[in-house]
Amino acid sequence: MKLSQLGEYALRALLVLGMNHGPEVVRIRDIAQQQNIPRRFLEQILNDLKSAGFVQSRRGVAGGYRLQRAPDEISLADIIRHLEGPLAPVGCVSVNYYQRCSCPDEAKCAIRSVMQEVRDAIVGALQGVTVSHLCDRVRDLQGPMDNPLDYII
Amino acid sequence: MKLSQLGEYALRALLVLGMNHGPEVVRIRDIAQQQNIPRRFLEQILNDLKSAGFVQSRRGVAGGYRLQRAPDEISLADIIRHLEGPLAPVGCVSVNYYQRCSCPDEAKCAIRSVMQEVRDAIVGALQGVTVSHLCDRVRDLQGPMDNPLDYII
DNA sequence: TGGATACTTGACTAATTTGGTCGGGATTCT
DNA sequence: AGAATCCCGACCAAATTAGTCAAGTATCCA
Repeated sequence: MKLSQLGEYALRALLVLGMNHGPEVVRIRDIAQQQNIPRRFLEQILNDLKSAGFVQSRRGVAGGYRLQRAPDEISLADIIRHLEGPLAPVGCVSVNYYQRCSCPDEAKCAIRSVMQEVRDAIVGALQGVTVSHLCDRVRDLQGPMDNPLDYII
Repeated sequence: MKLSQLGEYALRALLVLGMNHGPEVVRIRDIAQQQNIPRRFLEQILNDLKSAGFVQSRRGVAGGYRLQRAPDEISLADIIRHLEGPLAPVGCVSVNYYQRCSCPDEAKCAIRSVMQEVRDAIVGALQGVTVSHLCDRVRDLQGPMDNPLDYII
């Protein structure tokens, strides 16, 4: 699994929406500025995330985006699968995007069996992580720095 | 980490060389035929593996390739890193190919911390596996089928 | 010594993917 | 009505992927 710019931007955008989750909506422009993402490109990405059901939008002057489901119901594995395709390093071990490879005998392929384990490792590291968990991490990582005591030398 | 055709072919070729490891040399044509790899493409790949020090070659009529080091000294992680670049899904968590990303603050980036774990999972699944281990797996996978008892119903 | 065989090297290419930009339309709030 | 915002499809340049090809060099054998 290799995360493209598009995938990375999408995750960052979803994280912003997660941090600001509520009835209100966040503007593309704000997300783009805060996360340093090209605005027109982000439009495309959010549009894609919308048609995939991850976010919903509101048009017009007070328009913007918000998460469609609760942050703890959106798994990183699902997001990445939708944006980047298979998590597996080779198609022949992918569960959701299986594709036969050119090796003589898949069932006896030693490389495949190793890649199977790599896939499991990747999925294991991703499937339990939700946008909500991401938000927790943001707070964990930023919290200590916001504590004034940390600035005392 | 996503394995390209090139990477997959390379692993398959190295596996063949591992299975036939010894003082003698294996011809490109034989590897290509056995593994169903375009011959001219395989030439390029083996050449690359040669300049990287994974294999050595002999020219002329009895020419071919063999592993340069012992099969148990060639790790899949090293091969893949050489052929495909970083194992990590994003550059900012790669140890060997680090590259700064565009997020506002890397140290506080929640996505980065998740990707760190993904990277560790991938490396964990690959770094201990050598060509020698691959050969063992081939024998494990093929062995039982070669046992006539398995065909008794 | 002259083929025949095999690796070597570098150039070339077509198709696909990546990382965007752009114009204009549709919708909503004031 | 007008401004702000999302919506949608077209477009584009650069990089990557997956090869092909021609000509050269080394080696062995008869």
